[in-house]
Amino acid sequence: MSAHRSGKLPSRPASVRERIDQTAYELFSRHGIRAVGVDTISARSGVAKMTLYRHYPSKEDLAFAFLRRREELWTRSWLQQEVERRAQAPAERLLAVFDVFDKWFRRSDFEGCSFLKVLLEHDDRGHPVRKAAEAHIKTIRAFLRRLAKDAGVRDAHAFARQMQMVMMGSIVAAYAGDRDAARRARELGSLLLARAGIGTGKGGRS
Amino acid sequence: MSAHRSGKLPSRPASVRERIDQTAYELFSRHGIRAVGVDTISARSGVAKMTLYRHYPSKEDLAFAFLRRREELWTRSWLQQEVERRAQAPAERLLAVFDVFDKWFRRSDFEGCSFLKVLLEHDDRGHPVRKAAEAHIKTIRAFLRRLAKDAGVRDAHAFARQMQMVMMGSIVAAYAGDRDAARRARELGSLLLARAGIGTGKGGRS
DNA sequence: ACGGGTGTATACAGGTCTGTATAGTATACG
DNA sequence: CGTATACTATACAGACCTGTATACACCCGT
Repeated sequence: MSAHRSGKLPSRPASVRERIDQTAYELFSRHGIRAVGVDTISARSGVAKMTLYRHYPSKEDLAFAFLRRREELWTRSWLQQEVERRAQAPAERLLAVFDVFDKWFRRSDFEGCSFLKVLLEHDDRGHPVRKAAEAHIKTIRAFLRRLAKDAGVRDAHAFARQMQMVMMGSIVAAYAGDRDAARRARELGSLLLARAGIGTGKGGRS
Repeated sequence: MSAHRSGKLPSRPASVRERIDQTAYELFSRHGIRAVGVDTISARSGVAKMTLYRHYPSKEDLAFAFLRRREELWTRSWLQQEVERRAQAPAERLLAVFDVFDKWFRRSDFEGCSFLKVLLEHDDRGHPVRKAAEAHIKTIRAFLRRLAKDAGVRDAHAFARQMQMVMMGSIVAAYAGDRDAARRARELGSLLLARAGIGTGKGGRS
């Protein structure tokens, strides 16, 4: 509010704000929002609770910040970057999603998808945090729709919906213990592409 | 424990046990296990808390009973019955799953899948309640595998895994607001069947 | 008639949670 | 120096949670 805010230097030795955000991200993404208390975030970040509450007036605000960060780190910097790095052609990028997922699912610290966890842990359809999670899911779908359009898929909207359905299904399947969920999902993606008349040169069959 | 148990008369005016089970089922399936307190179940069922704790020594036991009931009412008496009622041929029964889901998703009181909710709300991989939920998911998969085998699918195991992946994806998609999730999922199911060389006479294309 | 099992009502112990109150420290800037 | 600002430390209010303790009522078989 004063003067020196939002300008340049990000405060070299990890600003208090950053420590809060990092810690909240780690704990929320691993255990969900409900399961993590503000005291825990305070303790683990080394930031006093009062300070924490000055930066985020309520736990809900902390949740919003977490979801924003998740979109930035997971959706944009990780999923999209990796997909675009692994393939050039849009159709192949759509399939590359599952190659990225495969590495993800096999990580020993695989903790599931935070957006799905947050979505499912709020049963109230109108809860702002749930709606925020839905919005982030929609952002991912927009990415898929873009790829589908570029690949020449006729009904990119429906395609993206089905693609995301397979993605979410694979995440849940992996969470339930199927280590090969991504490979199976890739086959489904191939079938979708084939039906749309898009060839990738590297189909889903063995 | 005494003598008159587990024999015949189900105690006409709804036994205490039944009132507990029914109430726990309603509340747990709608809001999840974590979100519902024992006091709430006691109040809503009209059964004193002490009585409740005599029937179920801990909330965890109540959770197990709930999951058992969910399998009985949802999986067996509803999903399987409906599927078998709607089609005769195994291949068509596999697709009928999504017709049943369609009606489910469009119910105004659609509350998502309890097995998935319980699965996702326990991050500890070894938690007994989570493992119970995983077991119930496996039961559903066994049903799918049976249908696939009867339909002549070569690798019924992999097929059932993919089928269930689509089912779970559609449930999450519906939960996230896609009213047409079941219709989209049905198309994916059709593609899977077609690839397996199984024709249904009523394909997934328009 | 009496004792045991079953259910009720209420209170409470001990824990967790969010959010606040209060007092003190440190640093930067006039 | 003096003062504002950021941060710390601790305590606490008030709510909710699981599980138990206690005292009471009812019914049923012997």
